[in-house]
Amino acid sequence: MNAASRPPAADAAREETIDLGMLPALIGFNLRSAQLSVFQHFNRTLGKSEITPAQFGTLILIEANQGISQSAVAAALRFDRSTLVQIIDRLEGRGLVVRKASSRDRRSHALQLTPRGERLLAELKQRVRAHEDAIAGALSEDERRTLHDLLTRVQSGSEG
Amino acid sequence: MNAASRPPAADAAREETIDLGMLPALIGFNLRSAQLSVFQHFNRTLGKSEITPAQFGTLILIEANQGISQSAVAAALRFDRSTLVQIIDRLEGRGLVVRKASSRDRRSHALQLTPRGERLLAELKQRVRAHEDAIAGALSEDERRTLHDLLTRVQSGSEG
DNA sequence: TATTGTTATACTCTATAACTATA
DNA sequence: TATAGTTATAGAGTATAACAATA
Repeated sequence: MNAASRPPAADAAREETIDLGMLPALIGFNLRSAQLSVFQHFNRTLGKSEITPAQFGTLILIEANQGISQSAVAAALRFDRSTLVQIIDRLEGRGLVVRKASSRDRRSHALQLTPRGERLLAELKQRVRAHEDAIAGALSEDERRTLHDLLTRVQSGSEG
Repeated sequence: MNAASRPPAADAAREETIDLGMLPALIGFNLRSAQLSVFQHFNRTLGKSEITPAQFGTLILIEANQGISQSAVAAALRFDRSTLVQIIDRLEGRGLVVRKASSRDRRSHALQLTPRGERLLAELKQRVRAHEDAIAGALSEDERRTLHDLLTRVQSGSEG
């Protein structure tokens, strides 16, 4: 027996090929892997704009629902209300969003984009589309729909 | 015009139906939603065992690769080495894992499950399978494979 | 009584940088 | 010089609990 056919290692400290066991079969593991990759790509693509996915989602919701309340954004994005306070604090601090008085409920704030927020969001949407095309570039339109459908159904299964 | 056909609200503070804009079309958004649901379901199913997904993955890797090093686990799960230190600290503190001396590299630790760790992992695997069946229950075998394939390809697209 | 936004606080997850002991 | 593990530390993200104002 020569060096090229040495016996299995006594331990796996130097193994190049690691056995992942049941992990690759788990949806949770694959979701985490994919999300990690996608999130990192998002940061590479939009990092210069100093925007996080949560902030981007918030801007999108405010644009599509002028005067929406913080609680409504929180519910839609599945954040706690207290988390939204901080997200809005940052966006308002950067002059992208304003808290206006609500016309019908004096407890709540009506959120609006500033002109600057609108301009930035227009740019961000383009970059996000480029990011999206990059990560889904290898998928056909049909496959994208399938992925969307399967993810939605996994979600339903997690709630029931 | 009666109350049932009132005009659009001046702001969206009370709208029940929120417009999510481009978000539902984004893979990143759907990944985050699905992962959030799946992670919460994991916690409901395995919370009693006081185990996190990261800890579970670590146990699986140690079982499948006796004597694996911390760096190898970190690389496989895409954690920093310093993060693995803390994960192993907790698992060792609970008597589930031991750091043994490596037989061939005195810098590294050969990780092993304790008998107690092996017993717990056997239970955990069953609970994780139940969790997996619950969240993927609505998916056929074919669809599970498709989801796995699509997530893998999204990942590839995020790296290139 | 319930809800909106807020504050204070804390916990988890994760990484960076610098260190040590080995290689 | 480079790598394995460790430590100290810090940042991001998130939640819980309690509060004032308002519904």
